[in-house]
Amino acid sequence: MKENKCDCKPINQELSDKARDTMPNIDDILDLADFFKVMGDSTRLQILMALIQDEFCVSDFSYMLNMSQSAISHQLKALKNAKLIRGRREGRVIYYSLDDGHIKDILAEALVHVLDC
Amino acid sequence: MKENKCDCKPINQELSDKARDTMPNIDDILDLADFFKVMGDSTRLQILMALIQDEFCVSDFSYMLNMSQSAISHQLKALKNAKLIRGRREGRVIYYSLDDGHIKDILAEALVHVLDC
DNA sequence: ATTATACTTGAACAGTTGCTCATATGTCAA
DNA sequence: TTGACATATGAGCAACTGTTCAAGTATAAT
Repeated sequence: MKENKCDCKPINQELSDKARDTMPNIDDILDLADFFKVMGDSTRLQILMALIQDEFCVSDFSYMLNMSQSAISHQLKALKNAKLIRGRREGRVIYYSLDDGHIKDILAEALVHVLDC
Repeated sequence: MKENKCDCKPINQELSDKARDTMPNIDDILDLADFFKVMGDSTRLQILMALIQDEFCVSDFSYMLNMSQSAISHQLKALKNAKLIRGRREGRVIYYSLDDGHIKDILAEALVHVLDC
């Protein structure tokens, strides 16, 4: 019993079929959506922007963004889960840095897109 | 009365200050976050992926993604508000297309980032 | 005018998100 | 060991998101 949520006929079925088949597969699209979801928060973006310049620890971000240590820690965890940053312990302090060079490029290109609107 | 949510001392105050000052201004970061937020949904991503290839109307997407006309319409509105797509009426049908060449590049680069993880 | 088609819209509702608060863990220093 | 510091974690909650449902508008054909 295949469910059919589509309640209408396509105008151009042939092109629609072709587009569906040529599209990246759904798992990759879901991964991509997750990636953008992580970037879609101003706190996390600010953290990433800072990390383009240097490595920082939780207290630094807390000071820099004037937010609670806990809030920062939660967001760093999200970024870490998404494999966008990594942590390096040095005594009591954990220094975070970008995990990937791509991110810098994507941020730069997206910023250009947003700025010249 | 300036509120202070930061409950700790920064490890490297000088670098933190510098990073905060060098960062893109908060309004641009908020815009950027909104941009990524729009991209952070698989339905909208699928729509954009299809639009890389051709222009399509609501019924086409409804058929292509097996979703209700209403759900598609709501998402197209979100993409339109974000200025990522535009609509062109032709009789009863409204054909949607990408509003900007940047998006193609950003999608492509992000897809590469996600795929080679 | 009436009906059908293509699409839009607003309310409602479950699921998710990002913060706070309190508490826990890990490391160093005395 | 005890206390201080840096960070992590889980529960709770208000705010937000994406879908459905039940209307609505706009255009075309009869």
